[in-house]
Amino acid sequence: MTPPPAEHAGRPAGTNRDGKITREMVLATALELIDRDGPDGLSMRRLAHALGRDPMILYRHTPNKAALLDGVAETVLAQLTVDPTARDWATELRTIARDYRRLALAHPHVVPLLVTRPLATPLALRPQGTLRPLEDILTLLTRAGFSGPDALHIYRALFGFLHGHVLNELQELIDNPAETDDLLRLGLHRLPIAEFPLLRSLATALASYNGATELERGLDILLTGLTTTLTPHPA
Amino acid sequence: MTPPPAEHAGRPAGTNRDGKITREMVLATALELIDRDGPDGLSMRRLAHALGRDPMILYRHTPNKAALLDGVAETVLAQLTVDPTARDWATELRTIARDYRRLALAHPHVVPLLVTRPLATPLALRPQGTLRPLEDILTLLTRAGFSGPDALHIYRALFGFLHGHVLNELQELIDNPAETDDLLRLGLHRLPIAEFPLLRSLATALASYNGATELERGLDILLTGLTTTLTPHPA
DNA sequence: TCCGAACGTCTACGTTGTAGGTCTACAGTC
DNA sequence: GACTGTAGACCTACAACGTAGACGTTCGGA
Repeated sequence: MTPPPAEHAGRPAGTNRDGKITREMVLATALELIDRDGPDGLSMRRLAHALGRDPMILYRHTPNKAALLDGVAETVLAQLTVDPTARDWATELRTIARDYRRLALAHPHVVPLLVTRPLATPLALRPQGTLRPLEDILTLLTRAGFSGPDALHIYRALFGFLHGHVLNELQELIDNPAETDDLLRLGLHRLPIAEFPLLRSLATALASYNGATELERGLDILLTGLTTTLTPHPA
Repeated sequence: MTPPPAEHAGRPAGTNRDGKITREMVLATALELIDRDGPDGLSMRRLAHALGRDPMILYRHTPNKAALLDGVAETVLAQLTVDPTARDWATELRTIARDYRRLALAHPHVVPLLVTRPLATPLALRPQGTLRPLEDILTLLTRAGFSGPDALHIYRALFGFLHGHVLNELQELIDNPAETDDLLRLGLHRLPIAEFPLLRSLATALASYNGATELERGLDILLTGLTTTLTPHPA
């Protein structure tokens, strides 16, 4: 993901030798652990063990565990690249949305961090990698002729929707045992029929959830809604 | 939520005396602790202490801590009542959205649980209090003439949007020190101007976030988008 | 050559979730 | 009344956790 330090061979022998730990390495293996075992599977001790080091070195690269989690969320989010010079803002937003969804599916266990970690940190104190996409989207939209506040509004609407969608989609992914009967597969048979008739009857509809098309449908709604509500006034 | 044992006065003296603990009491004080200290402020020991009991009694009412958190999320979500017989489905959805927002603002520390706990549990194994609003909304929409899958789609769109919006709004609420200068208040002065010009220039716009109107605007977009995309065919 | 900083390691403390055992009080059966 | 099963409450104990503090080593720059 993030490139390793450019040169590693021509070092003054001793620095950055095999035993040297970098922040990138820490974050990368932390991400691996979370991807494999979920957020609760990550402990400082386990992470250190995975690195083959003493647990305490970690605190040379992060003030505490919370900051480390922020770092992981940041490295994932930093993979979201925005082209602020795109000609058509709407299709660029679509691309961003698809990329975001792709990232979320690639790291489902990180999604809780992505959506909740910001709650713990005021906006401007967040790592700059997290703010990069925001700034880029703002330039994209102002270049397209939107006012600053409108651009902000669009950004909020987009990411609000994206967060919601991704959370939705991951819920559906939780259970995919190869069970044939939808009712059984979803465990809906547990529900009393008298109280949850519709939910039970919609088993197949629930089981055949398609995140990609759901995303596109949502984007259709959102973008048409946005274009009818707000109009860019050309520069 | 689940009714307490019907009679409590005419007991054979000794049962259910002052010292008796119910699941509702556990969940209620757990909610209090979370509201006050955040999710990390809740430990089994602290909760027991708040109840004036031994920590281990808690395991008479919940299999483990995760289930207890689910219970807290459930009690909050169960306060969301839906009227499946409402005449106008769109305005009913609006009401639901406003109620949800109100709940979220009343218990901001529970919101992370509300949006992420479902990820840990397959849909049908979730407590029925959580599924009640879903079923009710489905009946509301099918009564309005929507097909089952369309109703499901609308439900997903609504709650996806709601989750996203609430997360957005809570982010803005994090920091409200009584600082006069917006730039300073948001800590944006920390950002290099060259790299984040727009973000810095939008300080006042960022500072004057209004969740209620933002919600209404989002609902406008969503509902108009939904009505143009899907049409109920009358029963 | 010396110094300060960074890096790595070790030990230790208080807290966490919860398994296991024990002791008590009561309900139901003879 | 005696016996038994069952549920509740309490205690102890354990492994794992995050991280403070101290100590040694290594290294770039003065």
